[in-house]
Amino acid sequence: MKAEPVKDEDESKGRRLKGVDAQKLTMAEVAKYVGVSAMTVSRAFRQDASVSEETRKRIMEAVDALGYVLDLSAGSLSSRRSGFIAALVPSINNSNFSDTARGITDALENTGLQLLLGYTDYSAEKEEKLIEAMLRRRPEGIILTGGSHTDRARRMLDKAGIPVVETWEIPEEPINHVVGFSNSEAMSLLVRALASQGYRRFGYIGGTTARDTRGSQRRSGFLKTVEELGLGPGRAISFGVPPITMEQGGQAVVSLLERWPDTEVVLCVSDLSAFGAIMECKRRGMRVPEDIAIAGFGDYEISSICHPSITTINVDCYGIGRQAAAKLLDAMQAGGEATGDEITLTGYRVVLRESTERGAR
Amino acid sequence: MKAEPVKDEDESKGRRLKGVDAQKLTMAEVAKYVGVSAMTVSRAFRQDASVSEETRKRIMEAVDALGYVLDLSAGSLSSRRSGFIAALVPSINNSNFSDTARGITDALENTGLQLLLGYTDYSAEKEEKLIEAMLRRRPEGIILTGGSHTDRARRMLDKAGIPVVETWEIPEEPINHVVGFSNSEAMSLLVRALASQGYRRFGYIGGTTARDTRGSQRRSGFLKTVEELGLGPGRAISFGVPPITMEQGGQAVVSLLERWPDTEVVLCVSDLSAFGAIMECKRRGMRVPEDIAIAGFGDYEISSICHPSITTINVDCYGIGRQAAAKLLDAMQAGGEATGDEITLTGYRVVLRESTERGAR
DNA sequence: AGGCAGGATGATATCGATAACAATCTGAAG
DNA sequence: CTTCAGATTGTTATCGATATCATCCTGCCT
Repeated sequence: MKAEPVKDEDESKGRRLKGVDAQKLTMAEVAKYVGVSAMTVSRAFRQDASVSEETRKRIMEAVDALGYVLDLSAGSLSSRRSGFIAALVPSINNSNFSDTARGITDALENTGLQLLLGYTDYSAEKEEKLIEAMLRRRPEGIILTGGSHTDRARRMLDKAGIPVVETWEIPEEPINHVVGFSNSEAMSLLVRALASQGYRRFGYIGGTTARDTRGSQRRSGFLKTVEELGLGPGRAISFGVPPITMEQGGQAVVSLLERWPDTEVVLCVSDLSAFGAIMECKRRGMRVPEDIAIAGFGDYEISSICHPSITTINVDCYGIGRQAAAKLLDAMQAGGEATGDEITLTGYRVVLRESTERGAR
Repeated sequence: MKAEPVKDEDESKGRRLKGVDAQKLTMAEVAKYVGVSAMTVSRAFRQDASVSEETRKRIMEAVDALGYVLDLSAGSLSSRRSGFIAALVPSINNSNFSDTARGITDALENTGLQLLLGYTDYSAEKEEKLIEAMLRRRPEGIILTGGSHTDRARRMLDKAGIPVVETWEIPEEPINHVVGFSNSEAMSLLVRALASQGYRRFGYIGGTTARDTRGSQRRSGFLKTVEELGLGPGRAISFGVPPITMEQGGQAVVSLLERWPDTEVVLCVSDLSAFGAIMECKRRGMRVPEDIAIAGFGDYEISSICHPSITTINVDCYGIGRQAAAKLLDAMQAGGEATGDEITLTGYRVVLRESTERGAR
């Protein structure tokens, strides 16, 4: 019986304990310390609840003194609100998507909601697994990238009964809400802008696999528009597995120019591959845009800084995140009522820069 | 009274319900459906537990048929294991840190652990808030970037009784475990490498505020080494608030060259600012490295692709994440016992590239 | 003086899983 | 035939907070 205090003293002098005696603190103990009930402590942690200012102050002092930290997992069980939002992006290493993630996080600030972030690596199977993993935490809403999901994923989402926001494109069969834009039309706009500058022989770099649906849409937008403008069949080549890296962009432009040496302008599935293509051209002594014009997609930071600066489509990545989160919050508040599944179109615009300047020719 | 069933029917034909009747499914109901106890269902979800293969199969079929999804928040309450790992990085838009985040995520795969990711925006105050928010979810371990934390943050971490891993630098007073390297020595190595190539007049771009401690350490490593080599006082300038962007890198190099026109080589706090500096120089008609040599830090993808390719320090960002997570897992398994607070040094190396080539001069 | 609204606080049941222990069953050993 | 180890399954209490309803008190109105 007397062993315990001795042990305590002993350990307190050494390394801090781990899970031995630390963090055992519960709300009830704080309550006892203050001389109120646990319920009152619970109320003190929320701003809306009715606790006298004086009591709240005493409680918070005790919380501070004892070092108590609220346990949300216990709370969410009884309140039936997990306080989680899930979001899945293809990759967090792609700054377009990390901008979106940041938009989501920022929109969630001060809502008390915690973001559960996952990355699918552009795979629908991985997405399915992640969706299940996320749903096990009972998120109150979920944000996805793109509109292609496995059947099981769709079923799980349906059954979960929480609002879903799909982003970054316009799915053919939206699950619920959508915040995005037509990648096909955006690419089309870029083709037309360059055609109106006098470009005629268009090349394209970017895959077509089901993995990157946005990439495929951009590609088909390119092909369709080149056709519509009567500029012959577009010269499109794929290279590697999406997402295409900078390096692959460089390799791809070489292949493309070998095959169609008279190509005037090359559009790329993203700024990253465009950057790689430009750098490779320069390395080989070609001038951009004098010898070959190159454009990207996404308006990454790199594109405005690069020399030559890169013509691209600016997408409001951050805004997509913010709006998706805002929409989710709306839907969550509305509960099951109304809030029809709307499609929010986000803007995009052509940004003409040095890499496709026509004058220099 | 009769309005309700009508409404129900009505809704079931339209949009799916949200939280009305969905997701009410509990383990007990699955159990009843199969004809076993809830405990058996619970066991069936874990591989180790003893459930006959036949029963498990029947249960899993029922789970599938009913669309049941495990509720981990309930489980973690009774098992006292949240299944969470928390990680805080300065920014997720910086590919160095997102690489680390990916390393952590990958290391966590198949452990059943879920990553809670937060970004501090290089602010210790924001970090403190995030730590509290994370601790409310009772993570089983936490990974931090850097070693400067507020007092309250340190106290909370201490009290939490969970393993902590600090990364990306070597703190003076480590909390617990460390996975990182000396930013000062790494920068020093780069200075010496360039000095041995014959460079004498060194410039530096990068801030010194407490916000970015790694940046400050690199700067002081630079200044110290230049001094040690007898190469006069280093020409260091700050620019903007860390983290320095590509654009600021460009502005900074202009200021630096205005002030010290005969500078031979400019070292930058990161590849991003180095890239901005190089592009700005080229835009102004300067040749890199012939007129001015420039080096970065971090070996971002951009640096090997860029023309000229950028001399830098390669850091194993991904490995830092993996190792930090591995260390955390070790410490978690060990519980409170042993597992001294070790420091794991991660490697770095100078990568000489075109941007500091000497021959061309 | 009585009554009552409304603020502050407390008591108790509960959220949905799991820990811990009990019970049952099977087959093999004695 | 009995016994017992080991495999399988069930029962009950519990994790730590919150929903809900009950209680108490104060002050104001009639």
